[in-house]
Amino acid sequence: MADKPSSPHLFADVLARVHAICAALATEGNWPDGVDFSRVVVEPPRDASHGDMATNAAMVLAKEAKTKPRDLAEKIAEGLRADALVASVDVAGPGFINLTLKPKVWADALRTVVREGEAYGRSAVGKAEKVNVEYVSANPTGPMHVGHCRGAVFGDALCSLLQFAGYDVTREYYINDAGAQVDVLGRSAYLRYLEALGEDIGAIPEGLYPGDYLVPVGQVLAAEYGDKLKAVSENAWLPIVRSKAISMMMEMIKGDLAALHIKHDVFFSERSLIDTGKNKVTETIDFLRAKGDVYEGRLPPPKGGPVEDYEDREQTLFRATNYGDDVDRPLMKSDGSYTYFASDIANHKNKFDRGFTNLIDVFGADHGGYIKRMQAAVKAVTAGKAALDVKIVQLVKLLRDGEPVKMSKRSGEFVTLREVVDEVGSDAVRFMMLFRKNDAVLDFDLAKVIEQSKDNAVFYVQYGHARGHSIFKNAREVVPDLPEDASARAAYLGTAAVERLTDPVELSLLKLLALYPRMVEAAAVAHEPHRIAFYLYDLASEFHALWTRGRDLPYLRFIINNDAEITKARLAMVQGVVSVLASGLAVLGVHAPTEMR
RNA sequence: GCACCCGUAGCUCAGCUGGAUAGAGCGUUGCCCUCCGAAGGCAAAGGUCACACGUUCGAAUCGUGUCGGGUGCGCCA
Repeated sequence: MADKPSSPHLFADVLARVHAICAALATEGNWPDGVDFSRVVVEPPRDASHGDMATNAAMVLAKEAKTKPRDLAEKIAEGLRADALVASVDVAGPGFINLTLKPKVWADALRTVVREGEAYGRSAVGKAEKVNVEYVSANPTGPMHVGHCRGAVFGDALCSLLQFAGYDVTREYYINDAGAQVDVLGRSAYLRYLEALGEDIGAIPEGLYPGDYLVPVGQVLAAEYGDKLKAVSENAWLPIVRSKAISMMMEMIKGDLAALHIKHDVFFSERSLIDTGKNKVTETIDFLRAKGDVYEGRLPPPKGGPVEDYEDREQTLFRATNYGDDVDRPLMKSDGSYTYFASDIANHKNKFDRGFTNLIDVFGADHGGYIKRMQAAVKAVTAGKAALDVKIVQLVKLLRDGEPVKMSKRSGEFVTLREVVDEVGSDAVRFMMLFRKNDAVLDFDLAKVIEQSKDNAVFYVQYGHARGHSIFKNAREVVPDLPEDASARAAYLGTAAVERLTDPVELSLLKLLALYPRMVEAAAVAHEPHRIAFYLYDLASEFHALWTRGRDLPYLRFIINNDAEITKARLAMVQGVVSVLASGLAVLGVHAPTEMR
């Protein structure tokens, strides 16, 4: 067996070694064919006193090997003892195999981090598979407000995470530019057009959008068309005004997103499904009808409270119940136009037709009831060949010093995304949105997120990165030829005598660095970018702790005046921390500052 | 009424797809800054993982049921 890790991903490497030993035992012991190794894991033990890594291999495989877990564990342990990376092995509890690795493993792991730099942690689990992530998809009827921003940040970070894990990712925005709401937008903009022509429009009527952001739309229309739109009927002006309003709203939304450094690859128009050439929605419904998944029928009245103007009528329904949904879902409105659901099916079919078999939608919490029907539709429309994962982002409670920030949508005084970003910055917004599981509600305190203290996770992690750079700066007194340039510095530190890092606190930091690639893979596979945020917080925390130890224990300081060798070794460790922090922050889309003053 | 999400320390939340004695921050309590690395540090207390069964070597994690909170429930998007 090789004595150098075959993979920069230490946990994956050890897992492969465990697999190899088990495979050999399988042959030797005549295990049944096709034994499933997928449940075998190698993970850090909860309690560090158990060693560096633990595997459940014996417990998981014992049944198929027709052996007692402890006996099998002993056999596997025997194989592992011969491994060049392993210092000692013991079998514990019901059949855990605990591994303690040789110190040089951690030194090698650090060298790997330093050598690979920003590429460290990059994974190939994605196998370059195409993934389509649809997120934001806010209606183009006004500026984005805070409610949108969690989904936007989540979707964007998820995309970066998937890319980092080796997927071929497309970031997609589905523009809802075909429904009744954009007609309302058009009428609202028309009033502003009249206003721009000098008419007194008075108060904006109930039911139209009152926001000032439509004033420029009116002005542009007035400049382009003069009073030509005044004389014609609504049928004539609406498409013109609506289309101008939508495109200007989309520009505004793109600007809002840019403030959070979010950029989509594809803006897909709902209207384009209906307008251009063959109607894709009709096509999709025909496709489903041919399969027997569409029929004319009646639905029972909805249960949750009375629905006004309910009328029992026959309608065109998608047989969603065939695919796991609770009821069949309507595809046509009573006025003969398609429901939102109908065009969204066409939207998803279109993604499949473009070659995507991994689909992810990011929705707000109020769309939870939509998941089953969309998954049913995807199943039907792709013959089960595509998987749709729907991620729900929960509400954000906006606070200031613990007090709720009042929002009144009615008066048009809702808090915009732009206001929040302007106040606390994109980094704080992004990190805090990701420092919570997506399906848990989130308190976002405008005052706390800009505090410079340990209570503030954003600051704490960024400060870790800055502190690393400040160490480099101070280190030049002992190591004068330490390069400024990041890659030159990494190359320089790549030769450091990192075996000299033997203190338990230092080793635990190295172990945390070795964990990063495993973190990335797990987070990517689970579609959970928040894990990266929590990992970074842990890493920064360990790093700060080590720094603080140097106060009481001077021999643990990073910079040792009369010992350039240990200083270099510790700088290599700092380099590893800085590099992983930068890498993780990049995945989250958060800036990694080299100084904070 | 039905479906989905949530329920973990006083508070806010993690818990790495089933692993060993359940963790962190805040708050509380105690100790520590004349100076050398305090935009703090060390330590302690704090838990029936909502509850009850079940699945198995092993459950906060999976299943069923109950309780509590949130969201949604033709022709809005």
